[in-house]
Amino acid sequence: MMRQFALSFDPESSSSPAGLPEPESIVAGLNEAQQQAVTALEGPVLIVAGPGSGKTRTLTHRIAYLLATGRAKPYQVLALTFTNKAAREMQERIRHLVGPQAARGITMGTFHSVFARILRIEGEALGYSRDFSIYDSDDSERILRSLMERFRIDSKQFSVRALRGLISSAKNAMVSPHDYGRMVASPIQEKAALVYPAYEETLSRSNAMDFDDLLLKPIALFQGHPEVLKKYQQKWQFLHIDEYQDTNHAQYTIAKMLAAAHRNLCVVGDDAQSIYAFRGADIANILSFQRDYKDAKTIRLEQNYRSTQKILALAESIIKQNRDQLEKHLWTDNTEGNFVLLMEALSEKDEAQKIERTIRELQTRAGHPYRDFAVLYRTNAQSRSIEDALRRASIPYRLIGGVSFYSRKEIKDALAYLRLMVNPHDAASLRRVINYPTRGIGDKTVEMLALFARERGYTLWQALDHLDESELAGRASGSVQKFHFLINQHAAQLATRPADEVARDLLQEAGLFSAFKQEQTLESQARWENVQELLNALAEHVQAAEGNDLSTFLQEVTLLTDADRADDGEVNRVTLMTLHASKGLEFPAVFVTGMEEGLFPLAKAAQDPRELEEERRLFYVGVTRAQEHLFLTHARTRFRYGQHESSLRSRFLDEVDTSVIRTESGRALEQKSDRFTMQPAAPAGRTITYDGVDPHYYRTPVGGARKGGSGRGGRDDDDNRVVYDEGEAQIVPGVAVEHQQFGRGKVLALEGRGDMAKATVFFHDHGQKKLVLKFARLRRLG
DNA sequence: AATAACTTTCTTTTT
DNA sequence: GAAAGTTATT
Repeated sequence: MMRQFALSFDPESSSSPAGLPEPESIVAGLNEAQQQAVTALEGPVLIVAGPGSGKTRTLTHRIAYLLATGRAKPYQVLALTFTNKAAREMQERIRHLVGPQAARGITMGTFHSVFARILRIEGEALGYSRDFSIYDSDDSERILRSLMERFRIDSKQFSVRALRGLISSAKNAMVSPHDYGRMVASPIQEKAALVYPAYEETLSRSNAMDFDDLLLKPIALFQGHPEVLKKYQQKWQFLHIDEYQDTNHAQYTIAKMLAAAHRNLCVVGDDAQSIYAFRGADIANILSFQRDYKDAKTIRLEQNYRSTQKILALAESIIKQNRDQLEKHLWTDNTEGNFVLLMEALSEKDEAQKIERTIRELQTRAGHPYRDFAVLYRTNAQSRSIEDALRRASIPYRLIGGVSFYSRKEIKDALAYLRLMVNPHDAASLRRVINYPTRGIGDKTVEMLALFARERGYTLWQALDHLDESELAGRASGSVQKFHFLINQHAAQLATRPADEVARDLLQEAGLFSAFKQEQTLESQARWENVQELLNALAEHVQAAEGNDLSTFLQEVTLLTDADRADDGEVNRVTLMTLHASKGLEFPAVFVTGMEEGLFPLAKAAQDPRELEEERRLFYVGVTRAQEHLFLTHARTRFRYGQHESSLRSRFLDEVDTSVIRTESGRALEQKSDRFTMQPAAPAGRTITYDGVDPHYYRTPVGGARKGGSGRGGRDDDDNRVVYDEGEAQIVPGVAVEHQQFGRGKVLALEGRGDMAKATVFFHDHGQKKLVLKFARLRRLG
């Protein structure tokens, strides 16, 4: 469980400089560039660092150096990291470097967790009480779903997720609901514009903030209350931001505001490792740092301490394919190392088996313990086959990500109950549990309550408070009253009894536990245990420190990720995780799996040059996790979408330096570089044209013409070769087509089956369109 | 209102 | 193949 770091303003709470280590001891053992970065104490500093160059280490030592020289008191230091785990490790190391006393009081954590704490203290200025709920995307979608119903928006036509995405991007770009209304350019944006103001209204009435708000509200606070900004500018004299390439616009703005007075801002990042654009991360933040801060000192950390020469050579050749980069020349003193091994498998099962065998071999022959291995994949769904193989071979593994602990249904249900006690106006939580376990309060009743609340200007909870004034009567009314009392009664007890006991009682009386018991399955048993674990964590939290209560627990828990939770780093197991989750980690042996077109890069990403570059950076990140052994794997067929689909190896394998790669037979890799030609300098946002693309490259079956496995002497492989229906005149991705109205264009992708089959076509004169094949009457050219 | 049985859609990646 | 949404049944 995350510790709550004290947020101290008091200089006296920091220790005296006595007992501090010699500053020299802190830079000892660092290379020249690192020393430069550590000792450049004031003014804006940009550290451009390659993978494995010790960037986090450098940042850590810099903070230690600030403390050891007496230049900074701990409470004046702010360090923002990408995960809470990274913050914890950094805290650990600083403590080790300067001693626990001297390290006490540093503010450290992710942007989200640090500013959630600030909002607890300062949020009242914006109309929030300190017990505000933090909504994850699940909660946001719950709110949006009910709003879509209210505005009669067809959820089939416009998905909740898409709407949330639009609203989230709007918030990230700091576009207000009012302004958004004027910028509408498509039907779905129109719906988003309709819902956006109501969504914001619901959130603020619920005394709740979503993830975006945790960054936006501080900005609003600083803008509206200059004295508060000044207070924090004075407090945090030294700002540090790790993984700067993954900051979004709001984070950039916060940093700029806080650093405006003293300009002691030190950021570390690697533009080549920017992999979170989909979440609003803006690579421009790091690219333009020197422009924003004219006097910025730029320091490059180019020596790699992690990987062998061959692995690094492969990494370099990957990233060379991308444009727009800060110049870096990576090099290493490490040995040349082994060849990178490319393994081809028949299926995802076969792939998993090869991985499993390789692990066993390296373990027995080279004595690598299990913890030395990491298996990386593009999508969480891929973990399954690998898990199966490892389990069969009795190889212990730990899975990071996937369905994380705190996003499990039973945990979210339990959390919703607990949230209602501290923040009853939280509408998402109320809706979540008002009828779970079922107690006779159906959708109709809830909607009636919502309507009543809106008419009176009440929150949903206030509607329960004034139930007698509503039209609701009879059995439904009785159930609602009982629920209302249940929450109130327990909330009142929070003042006098330990929170974990009250929580346990509430869940018991709400019938959550008996719901599990009734099921009598292994799964329901596991769910029960999970909730117990949550309650234990709560008990631990409450006992850990003064000021820790249910409300702080709930806020912190929402911001935890799976990686933060796993404290079993010492356990000897193989690690399974997505490429994204692997950022910042290193392993002696790494498998980058699923190197197939359509999966890595994903089919969608392959259509947009910017997304394709991000996928390539992701490949780069994966490859640079490896210290000694690197394996790339791909499968010829993969079970996806409930069916076997055949796939071709990733284009990434055809654009890299093959001199460091060997296949299983020990031969060099034969490249087919002509499979894809694309304009090397496609301007951002424009669609790539695939001239000379092999029309059979994608083999998504269309037209429902999938033949059975038997008969006609067809091999397994042939089954999935049906790429078009006779009637559709060979419409496959890559071919040029003509449309009566739109003229000439190129097919980018196909989806759907039979009459529902649709093609995404890029028309030269009309841009990208999605057409139903049945009606489009596309004519194939050439 | 609640359950069971059916159908549809869908998968990126996550603070 | 799973999750979410829909329909039918009590």
